[in-house]
Amino acid sequence: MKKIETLTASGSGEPLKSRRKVPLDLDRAAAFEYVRQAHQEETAQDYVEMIADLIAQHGEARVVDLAKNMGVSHATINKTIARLNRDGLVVNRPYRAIFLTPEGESMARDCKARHDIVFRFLCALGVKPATAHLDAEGVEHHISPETLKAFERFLKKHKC
Amino acid sequence: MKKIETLTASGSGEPLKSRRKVPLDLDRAAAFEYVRQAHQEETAQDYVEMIADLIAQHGEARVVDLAKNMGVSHATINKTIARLNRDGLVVNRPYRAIFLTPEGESMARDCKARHDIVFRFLCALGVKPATAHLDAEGVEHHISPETLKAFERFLKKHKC
DNA sequence: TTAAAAATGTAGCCTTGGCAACATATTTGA
DNA sequence: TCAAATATGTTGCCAAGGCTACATTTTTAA
Ligand SMILES: [Mn+2]
Ligand SMILES: [Mn+2]
Ligand SMILES: [Mn+2]
Ligand SMILES: [Mn+2]
Repeated sequence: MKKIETLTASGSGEPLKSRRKVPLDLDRAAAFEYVRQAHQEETAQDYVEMIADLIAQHGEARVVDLAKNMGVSHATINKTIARLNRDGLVVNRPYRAIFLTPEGESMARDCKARHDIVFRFLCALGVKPATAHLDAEGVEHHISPETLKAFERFLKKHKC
Repeated sequence: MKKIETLTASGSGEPLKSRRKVPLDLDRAAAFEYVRQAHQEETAQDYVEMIADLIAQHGEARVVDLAKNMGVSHATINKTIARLNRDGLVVNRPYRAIFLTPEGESMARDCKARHDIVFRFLCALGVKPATAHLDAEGVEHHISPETLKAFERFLKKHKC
C-alpha cells in the first residue's frame, strides 16, 4: 500500500539521511573546549595585566583609568573587579584604588611576559607594530606553552 | 587646624593620588574593542565552518553531530542555530537537517581557508600538529588580513 | 506494524560581560 | 570653605552561550 506522507510539525521534509555509525570527531570537540576555557580566563588576565601596568605608571589603578584603557563603562569595570576580588586576584575598598594580590601579581607577570613575546614575534614576522598590537591582544590567550616556545625560538633566530 | 578624618563609606582610606592629566591610552582601548568584535563573530564562523564540513562528509549537518563535534549540548546547538538563522547564515526546518545560505557558504569558505593557513603555519614553525590543532581553533579569530599574509609568506619560504 | 530508541524542540535557569540611568562620595578650585 | 566637577557605586536591563529536564517527533528494528 502507498504510504501517505504524514503532515507533522516538520511539514513535508526530505527524510534525514541514515547515519548508522558516524565517526565521532572527539578531537574537534576538545579543541573547542580548549578555546572556551581560554576565553573564561581571558578577562582576568587582561585586567590584572592592565592593573599592574597602571600601578607601575601611577602607583595605583583606578576605576576611571581602567574604564578608559579597557574601552568599557565604569559600571562594567566595577562588576568585573568584583569578580576578580571574589577570585582572589585583587583587593579593593569602596572609593579607593584597586591593587593586586600576590596571586594577581604573579598572573600579571606571566601574562605580560607572554603578551610581549607574542607582540615581538608578530613584529619579527613582518607585521606592522600597530597591527601586531591589535592581533596580540587576542592571540595571546590562545597560545599554548609549546607554541610560545616556538615563538621564542623564532625570535632568537631573527633577533634584529 | 587639623582636619579630622571623615568616616564615610570608604572608611579610613589613604587618599587617592592626584591625577591631573593622565595620558589616555586610546590605542589600548581600541585593541580590546577589536578583540571583543572578533569574539562576537567567532561562534558564527566556527559553526558555518563545521556545518560545511559535515555537509561535505555526510551530505547534511544534523543537530546531534554538531553537538558532538562542537562539544556542547544539543540545546545549545539549537539556540545557536536560531541565531545563525536570524542572521541569514543558515536555513533549517524543525526536525530536519541544517544547511548554509550562500552567505553562510561564503563565510565557511573564507574561514576554512584562514583556519588551514593558521594551522599549517604553526606546524611549519615546529609546533606539534595536535597542539597546532588546539591553538589554531582560537588563534584564527584574532589574525588580521595583514598577519595572515605574513603567515602565508612564511609558509612559502618554509614549504617542506 | 509498532514499541523502543534516537533525535529534536523547548522551557527555565545560570554566568559573563556589555550598557544607561541614577545615587553617593571624593576631589578640586575659586 | 564649599559649590562644582569628577569619580565611584548601584540598580536594572540586555544578549550570548552554557546547562538540565522534560516534551515531542522521527527513525530504527523486532
Ligand atoms: Mn588580551
Ligand atoms: Mn579569543
Ligand atoms: Mn575557531
Ligand atoms: Mn575554525
